[in-house]
Amino acid sequence: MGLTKSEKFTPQQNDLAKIAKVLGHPARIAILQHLFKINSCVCGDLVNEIGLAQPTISQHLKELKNLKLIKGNIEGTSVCYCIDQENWTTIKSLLNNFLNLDSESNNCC
Amino acid sequence: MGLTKSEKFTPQQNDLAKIAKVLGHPARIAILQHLFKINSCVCGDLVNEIGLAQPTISQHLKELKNLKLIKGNIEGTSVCYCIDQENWTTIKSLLNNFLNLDSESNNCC
DNA sequence: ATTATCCATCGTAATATTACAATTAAAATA
DNA sequence: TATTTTAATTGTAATATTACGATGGATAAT
Repeated sequence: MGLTKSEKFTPQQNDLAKIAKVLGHPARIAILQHLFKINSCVCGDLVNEIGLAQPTISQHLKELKNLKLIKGNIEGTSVCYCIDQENWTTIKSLLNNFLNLDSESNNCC
Repeated sequence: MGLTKSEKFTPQQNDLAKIAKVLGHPARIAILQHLFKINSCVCGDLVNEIGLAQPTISQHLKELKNLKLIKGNIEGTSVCYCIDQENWTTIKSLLNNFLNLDSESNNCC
């Protein structure tokens, strides 16, 4: 089927999964890491940086934009991308809340 | 194609993406949340808890086991699952390292 | 021994994802 | 205006994922 049964889960579970899914591709991790590293906008050189074809990068950027992890500004004929700080903070705390479910005890059978 | 070009990325990027990918399904989030909540082993009631068919749950459990997020012990005719605390800690810090790339500045164009 | 229970595996259908060539759109430049 | 540049979109092939019915293997219960 390939079709997730979202109606079986809470909005929080679906949201968390959606975030993790977008982070679940190395190209998208690489794009985010690059944006953090240069700590400003990147205009156009992502195709060279990552090494995938231009439509492929464009597709990955679209998914990152859909989740509002990044935002793009048109600069003449090129487009500049950067981290969407506000949304990144939100998404970061959602993920951290989940990761911190961690309990120190080890009651495994 | 559907085939990720892992050779274009660093092991760290591939590892991070692999972790995020496994977390990228609400059923697997729900399973982990349940295991954290009861803070011990769960034997068999995951199918009722989650509401997907038994082979589907089994398949999700397998992916969580592959990543060593959980471990299972055979108890007679049933199998008990719990969080693999040691590996969870490792994976948690990998994710946190990535999330903490966060820079406070906002140099977007 | 037979039956019941629990769960993994197999097989498979439906859908999603990844990647890229070709094309298009929009703005800059000649 | 014609050309160039940059990036989104379209179309499509290959592969992956999700879900579940059917089956099988192991142990428990009768």
